[in-house]
Amino acid sequence: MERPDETGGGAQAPARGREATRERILASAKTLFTSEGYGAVSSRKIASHAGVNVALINRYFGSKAGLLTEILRADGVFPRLIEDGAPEDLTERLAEHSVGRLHGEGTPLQLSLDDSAGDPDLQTVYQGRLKSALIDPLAVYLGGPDARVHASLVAAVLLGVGRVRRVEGATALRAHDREQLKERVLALLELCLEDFGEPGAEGP
Amino acid sequence: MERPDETGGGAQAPARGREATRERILASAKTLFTSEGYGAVSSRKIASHAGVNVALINRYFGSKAGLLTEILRADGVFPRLIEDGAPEDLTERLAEHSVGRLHGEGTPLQLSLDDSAGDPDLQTVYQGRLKSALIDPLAVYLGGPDARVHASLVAAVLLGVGRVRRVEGATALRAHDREQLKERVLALLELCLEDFGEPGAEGP
DNA sequence: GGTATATGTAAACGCTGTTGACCTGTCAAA
DNA sequence: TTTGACAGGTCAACAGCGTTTACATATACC
Repeated sequence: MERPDETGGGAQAPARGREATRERILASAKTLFTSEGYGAVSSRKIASHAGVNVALINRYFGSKAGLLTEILRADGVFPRLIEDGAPEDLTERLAEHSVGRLHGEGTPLQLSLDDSAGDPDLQTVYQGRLKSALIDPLAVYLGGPDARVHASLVAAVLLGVGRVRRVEGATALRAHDREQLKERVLALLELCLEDFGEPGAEGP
Repeated sequence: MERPDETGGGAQAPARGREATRERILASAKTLFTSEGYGAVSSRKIASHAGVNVALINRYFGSKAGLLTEILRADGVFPRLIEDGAPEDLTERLAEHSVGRLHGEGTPLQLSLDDSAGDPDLQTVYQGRLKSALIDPLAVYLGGPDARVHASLVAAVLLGVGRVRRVEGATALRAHDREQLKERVLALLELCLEDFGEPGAEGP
């Protein structure tokens, strides 16, 4: 439908209920997702917490997954690790981020959603954002013919570390010397970025 | 208790009995999971396909996830890549397997379940088997004080490649020269296994 | 035969995300 | 003022899920 924002002559107080309700749903969902994860929080629970009717979630966000998408967009779970910072420090930043996550660093929402990472909704949303927030910009940043391959490999290492953290609690990784581990991840990332086509250039 | 089925007589009856029922459920579930994935197949659908009451799934397998676990145990989705083969070829085998999966190699059930990898049930089951079929034996195989760290890193690379394949279809990875990609994955795995130096004494 | 015990059945339970029909209050036009 | 449109909100229901409970039936042993 048409946005009712322009009813009559420049009424700047349109649909006060709409925005307020949206915000309340968003706030409640974020709170609950943070404290309980995604799958464990039902639509009715969010609505109840927000003091709002269940149907309004679907009215305003289309679906529960749509609500999650909106939260992630606003919250920026995926930090702009690529664009923000000096180019030569890119792998350094990524490695630090990756190892940091091993040690439980990140926003509460990030950490909570990590535990829900198996949920199909979350998976779908994450996949979209991973591609648009990590692989794609990284490929653009790297440039060159094999940029997407390099970017995919980097993403693989980062995702893999994250996954192992969830699979086995990463007890071994977390117990290891942090700086040493970071150096190793950094080396892996840089190996991912090495040019192809140099025969015999593989590691000594 | 046991009832001989092979009594020669016409056995066109729906084959009641514990073992027969179990087998029919397993066969139907495997067929359906293979063709439609895990999440898309409901308990009732399996039961209907097997010509069996829904409750029997829970009676014999505890839950839908239990049924999946049983199928995976029987089917061996996780190949014995570690134990089977020469020790010095381990990383080679793992790299080949990883790149092979990129190119759609694997059993139909494997490929189908890959698409359902987001499901919480599958995640849980996979995690258990990943630890017991990859990380743990690899750590044992490697030995040494940092064995679990090395094993976790190897698992991270392997899982990461698999994940990227699902996230973005791995179009870039699949389009790249297969042998070259395999060499790179191999190099990554071997880097994962390289000894750490003394903590804090990281050299250039 | 009688009876304990497997095995199979039917119907519900509680839950999920989602939807359609129905109010309600506001506001512009007549 | 009356009217009517309509965004915003409510309510109950829908169809599906995995699972469980109470019951019926077939089998095996004493």
